[in-house]
Amino acid sequence: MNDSPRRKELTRQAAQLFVQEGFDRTTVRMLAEEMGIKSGSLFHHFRDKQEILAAVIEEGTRNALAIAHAALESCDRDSEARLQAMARAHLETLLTDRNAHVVALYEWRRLDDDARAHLGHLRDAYEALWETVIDEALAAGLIHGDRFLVSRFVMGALNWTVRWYDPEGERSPEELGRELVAMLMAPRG
Amino acid sequence: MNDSPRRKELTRQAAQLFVQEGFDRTTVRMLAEEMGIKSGSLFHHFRDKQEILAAVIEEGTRNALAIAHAALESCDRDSEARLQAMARAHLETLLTDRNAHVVALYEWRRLDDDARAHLGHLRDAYEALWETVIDEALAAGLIHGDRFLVSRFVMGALNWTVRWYDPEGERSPEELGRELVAMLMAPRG
DNA sequence: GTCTATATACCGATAGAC
DNA sequence: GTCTATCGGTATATAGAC
Repeated sequence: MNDSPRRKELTRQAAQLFVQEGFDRTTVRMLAEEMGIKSGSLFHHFRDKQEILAAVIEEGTRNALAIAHAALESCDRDSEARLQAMARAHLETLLTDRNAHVVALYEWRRLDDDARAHLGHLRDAYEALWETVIDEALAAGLIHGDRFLVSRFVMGALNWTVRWYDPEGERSPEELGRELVAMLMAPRG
Repeated sequence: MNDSPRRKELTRQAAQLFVQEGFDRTTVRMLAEEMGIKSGSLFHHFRDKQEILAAVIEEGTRNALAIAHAALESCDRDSEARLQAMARAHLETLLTDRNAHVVALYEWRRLDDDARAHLGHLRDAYEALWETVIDEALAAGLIHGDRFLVSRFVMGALNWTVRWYDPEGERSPEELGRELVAMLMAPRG
């Protein structure tokens, strides 16, 4: 529809509800209340509920991509540091804000065909970034295994943290990232 | 309500729909049609929609527990074989039948408080079984890392396969299990 | 840009005949 | 155990005043 600052703020609030309740159980009335408006007013900003989901997922994936890029640029060049930077960035987008990136990962199937086609390249870009860092680690002998499967297993281990991580607990997202990389590395290099 | 063979068959059919559509998007009318009856008749077998979900999840978790136990009893005693047996059993319940175990993992949050309390011990038993096998592998020096985190990461990597695995593809659940264990092991022991 | 009011459809669940 | 018929509630979305 557009991308006004207002719409962006509404998208941010929608993301929070989608994470808490899931997309299907979140009603437009709940969304409107969270936004401080009536449900009828919501459709001035979004064509329908589907478009809200697409906006949240686009925002979540773009943000994750930007944060991952920034993390890679500001860390050491060795493949262990880069792998940890990616894991840490990924976990922070998932666990610290509990924001749109969670929705992008867990509600992707709810997108209609048009939205999936439109957002597919963004998702692919993020996964491609992961695969380059995995490739570097494989080439350096830091980790080992099949390139495709290692990528999927690593992302699965990270994505599933949403289900069990306790923000009130003692472990930080950064610590989780370090532990995951350590788990994959040979004990003495 | 009861556990007649009829109800068990209906539960099996419900599981398939819950995996395909998700619990929230599956209507009682869809369930009834899949079962070959009218929607009103469904409530002769289940008190409400929640009870169908609870039945599916109980079935899925019991089945996974039974298959895991059987796999452990019929494999070699070394910790690598046992870890692979667990991974293979887990993946087969998730990927081969696409059945109730997927629902147990992905729709757990939709259970009401009573059902969660009732089924929690089953889920705990299954996770405890995983942790004993992980503990053995840690003690044997096969893998390394924090016991709690390794368990969560491994189960996350396995559970996420549901999202990307292609049953028509060339990789079997068994191969995935072998590759996951290989990824975690030190290259030269 | 937000409101009130409402259209239209479908949801889960029940009642009672057979 | 399954059927028909339907209740009461709530869902997404629209129309038009302000």
